[in-house]
Amino acid sequence: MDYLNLLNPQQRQAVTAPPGQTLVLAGPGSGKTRVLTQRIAYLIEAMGVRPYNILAVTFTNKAARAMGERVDALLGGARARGVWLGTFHSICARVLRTEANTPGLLPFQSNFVIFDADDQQNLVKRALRENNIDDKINKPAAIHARISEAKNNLVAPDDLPVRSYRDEIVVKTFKRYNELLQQNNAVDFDDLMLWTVKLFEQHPEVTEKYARRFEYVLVDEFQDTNLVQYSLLKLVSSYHHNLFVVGDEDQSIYRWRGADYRNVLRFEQDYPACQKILLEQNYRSTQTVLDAARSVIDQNANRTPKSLFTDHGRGEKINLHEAVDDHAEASYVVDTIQGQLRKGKPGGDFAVMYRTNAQSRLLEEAFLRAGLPYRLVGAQRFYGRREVKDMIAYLRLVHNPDDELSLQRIIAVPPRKIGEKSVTALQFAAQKAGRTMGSLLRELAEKADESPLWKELGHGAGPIFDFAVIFNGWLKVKAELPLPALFDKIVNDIGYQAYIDDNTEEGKDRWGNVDELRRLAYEYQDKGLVDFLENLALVSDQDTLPEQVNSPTLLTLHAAKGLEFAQVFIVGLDDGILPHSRSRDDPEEMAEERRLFYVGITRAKERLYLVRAGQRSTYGNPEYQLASQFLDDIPEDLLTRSGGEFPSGGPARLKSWDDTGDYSPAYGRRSSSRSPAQGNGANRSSKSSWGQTSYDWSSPTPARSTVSRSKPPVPAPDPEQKFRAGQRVRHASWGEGLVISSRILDGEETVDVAFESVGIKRLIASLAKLEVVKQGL
DNA sequence: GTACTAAGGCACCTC
DNA sequence: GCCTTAGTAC
Ligand SMILES: Nc1ncnc2c1ncn2[C@@H]1O[C@H](COP(=O)(O)OP(=O)(O)OP(=O)(O)O)[C@@H](O)[C@H]1O
Repeated sequence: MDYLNLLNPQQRQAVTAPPGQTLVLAGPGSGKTRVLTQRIAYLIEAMGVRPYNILAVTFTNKAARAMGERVDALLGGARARGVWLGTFHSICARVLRTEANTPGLLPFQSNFVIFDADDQQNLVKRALRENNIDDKINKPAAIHARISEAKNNLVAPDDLPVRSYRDEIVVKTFKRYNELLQQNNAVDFDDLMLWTVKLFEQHPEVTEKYARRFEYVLVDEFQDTNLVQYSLLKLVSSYHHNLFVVGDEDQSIYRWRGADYRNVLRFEQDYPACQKILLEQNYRSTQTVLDAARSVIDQNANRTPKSLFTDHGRGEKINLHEAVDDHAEASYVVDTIQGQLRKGKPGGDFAVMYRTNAQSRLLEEAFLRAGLPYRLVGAQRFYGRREVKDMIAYLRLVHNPDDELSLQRIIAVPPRKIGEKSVTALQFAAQKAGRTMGSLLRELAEKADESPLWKELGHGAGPIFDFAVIFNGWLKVKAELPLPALFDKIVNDIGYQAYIDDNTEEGKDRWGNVDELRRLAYEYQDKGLVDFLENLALVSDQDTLPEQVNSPTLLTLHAAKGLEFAQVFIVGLDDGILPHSRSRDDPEEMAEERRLFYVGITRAKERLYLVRAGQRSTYGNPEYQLASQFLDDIPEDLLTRSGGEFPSGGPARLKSWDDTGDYSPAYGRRSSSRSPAQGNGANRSSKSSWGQTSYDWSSPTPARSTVSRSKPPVPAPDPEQKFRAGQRVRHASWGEGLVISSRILDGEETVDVAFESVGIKRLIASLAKLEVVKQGL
């Protein structure tokens, strides 16, 4: 149990806590995630718990993967296999897939699809239109938010309070929306958890099956769980009652989607016997960063004050830079990073964080102009592309022919002489028959003009029949064909390449994206279509962050949760951006804005740069900006100021920028808005799993694209690493072996070695006592 | 039925 | 400055 030596006494107490309920409450960088990981290792090794009996919930799929690898590394070997490890969504999807096989338990079949955000919105729109409600006045997004909120709080449509006409609309739409989901054999994100909870509540025997199995349940980022998730945890631990949760109320940043940090209080109330453990040493940041963080968060009321110390020393002061406008802000960031790179800092050290995605544009442009590679967190970049969504719709339709939304999306793509009229006719026929369009198409394909549908469709019958035949063909082969082959068959049958690749730059990009999706499908050929589609639906932005790219990272503050970087820039520290203008009137939301800032600050290990702009353009016209009020809370002695001119001695609050009236931007506004690198996902990016778009350009020249895609950038060796691929090493008990790879995982060098005696093992360098025998290549 | 263009709406964070 | 939608010409 050497690995326990990697912990401080408080952490060790948590890791080795006796069965029962444990609540680890601690500030950022105190090793909560590390504790959770080691707890799993400890349970397996010291307590003899079978991996099969452990359930661990993480915030992202990526975190789950990392945790599994890490446990393997701690224990040496694939020992974590069998642990149920995943996000709430993926765990629930798995439960539902299994249980939907038992007839009568759930209102959908086991091959249900998960509707993504777009689909959900579409469905709301449809529900609105069916009820003759104007979707211009009643925004689908707003209605959907209400529906989602209700689902996250276990509130059924009929239990919603109806105080206004608008409430009535919500209830009506809510009901229809649910019906539509059912008709499509689909669920939305919230349903995954909601149906699991309902299933458990209504069928104690099912609950018992899982609750008996999960002897130990562990949860990371507990402060951002919502009510449904909390209920789920209680249910799933209702047999053994061993619940281990870690979190930090001050880092709760998802209130707006139902998360409730008061679950921490609830936990203490529901389990009065729980052991509460506080971790106080921060291993991430300098004292200066911690002091700034603390001065910001201390302004929030109703929180448990947590002390946090570090032995990293004071470190550098925080740079507070005031740029003249948003362009200058971006250049400041890029210039500063370039300066640090010249000093030999690796690109991967840097992160630039912002409140809203829209802020990334100018930053990207600045990086491109400087010829600096960067990686951008955001799945939309790839999965949101039309050609990718189209292909996914095809796959989804083949998987679940009742998925009407997907059918509608692709029935006329590429154009096949099926127009609006024909689609309406088909839809009408389906409605009349009480069946889905998909099932009608299958019948049409079999019976051709003998099907009653043929006549009903009139002129449109021919083209629809042609499509039905192709479609039916896929359904017939989908069981035998491996996923990539199915993918290719669809692409060929519909002539997709000819449709999207018109030999222009954009066309090639589009085709590149399809190709990329195909590559992902290839990775899933063993697991199959179901798993593939499920993962497509549940990939989070953070999951798309490629690990092996040594470039600065651009990401939202939300996406930064749980991560850490040596040097962090937080841009847009202006009033109305952070805190966001929409939070201004609500104290709870303002408190969350503050937490968001706090999360951002505490991602920094060594240096922190806070940046704002005196003027920025929202959409076209520039506006003067006031400094964020949060800046006022950081003591002056922690700061080094640069840039803008401040009223003498005063805090960073500028009333106006009258001296900048004649400012002319150094770069000028470019006439063509579309930089060559924008709007093309695959082409000049290197990707690995899950459309990890890295945008790792060494130059903005499009010609380099293909090169960089086929050859992922080689990670620069980290100075801390002792081992390199190719070295021969000796282990005390396993003898000699060859280093396959080495990387830093959770702050520890983790080495994969192929031993002659025992095969490939993953080891932690500081524990394994490896000796280098020969330097190798 | 399709393909192109203009205009208006719109940007907070996300599974 | 980007995307969706409506309108129009072929
Ligand atoms: N006992 C320890 N010794 C050395 N390093 C540690 C120790 N515990 C944690 N660390 C390191 O500190 C950093 C933060 O750890 P971790 O991510 O687990 O913290 P956390 O509490 O989950 O942070 P956050 O709440 O900000 O997400 C990591 O780099 C981790 O490797």
